[in-house]
Amino acid sequence: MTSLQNLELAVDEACCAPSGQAVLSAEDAQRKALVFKALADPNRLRLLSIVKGAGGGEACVCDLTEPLDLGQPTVSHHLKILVDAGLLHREKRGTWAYYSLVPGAIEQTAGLLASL
Amino acid sequence: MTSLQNLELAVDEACCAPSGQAVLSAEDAQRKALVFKALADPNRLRLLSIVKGAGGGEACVCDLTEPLDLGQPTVSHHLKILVDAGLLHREKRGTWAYYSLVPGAIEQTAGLLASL
DNA sequence: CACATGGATTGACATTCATCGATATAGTTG
DNA sequence: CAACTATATCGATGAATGTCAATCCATGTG
Repeated sequence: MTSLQNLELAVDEACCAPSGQAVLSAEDAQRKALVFKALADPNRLRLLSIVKGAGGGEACVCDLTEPLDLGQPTVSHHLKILVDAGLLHREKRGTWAYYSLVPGAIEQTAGLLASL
Repeated sequence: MTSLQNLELAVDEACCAPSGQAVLSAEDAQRKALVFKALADPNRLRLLSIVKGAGGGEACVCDLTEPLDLGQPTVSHHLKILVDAGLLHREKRGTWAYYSLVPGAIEQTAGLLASL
């Protein structure tokens, strides 16, 4: 991570410019692309799907490793990308880390498409 | 291109399974990821934006090379990815190739998010 | 405190990707 | 047909990405 240190909640930031009919600026395109990059991996899409359908709307890493058939470090890595993109929320309780959908983030991302 | 020879119109194919509450299958995730991969590049987002805002809803490569500050082969490459993803339509008239948004494709892609 | 466990981080490696220069193809025009 | 123009394709190259094994950190529990 070089110049893009702390770009959490990319979903929020990706819709700051007035938007509308003008051509997407390079900067706005960059921000929006970050969100879609997070969605551009089959395993990450499945992670979102599993978390969405999980009981209580949250799941811990141990629940996610097996269905994806991936190692724990890899799952942890994907989850971090989804958190950085503003799509997932992470809450640590005791030894476990619980991940849940950020409310409205999916809809907001869909909105990014409409405001192209 | 190896085993993924002819997967044009990925947007259409990416929503075939019944979908709903079940966890995304690996195959569905793969298909949906292809569409988001096409959107996961700032220059491709700008291409969509420019085509969307262009007069007559279409633009040729020569209109797109300059605003992106990219070489013609690179722009052509990006356009092909967007066409393969089912987001853009290509029509060749004379020497020029005119690109336009596939009607409903953007909305359909937004729908992919809702049906995660 | 020693140990076990859930999870994050690091480093390495192979694959994919964005970009470019060079070239090929296909219309257009003289 | 020759020259020109608009695009597409090819080959190479450097950067980004997905994955894993190993390790580290924190929180429990005996």
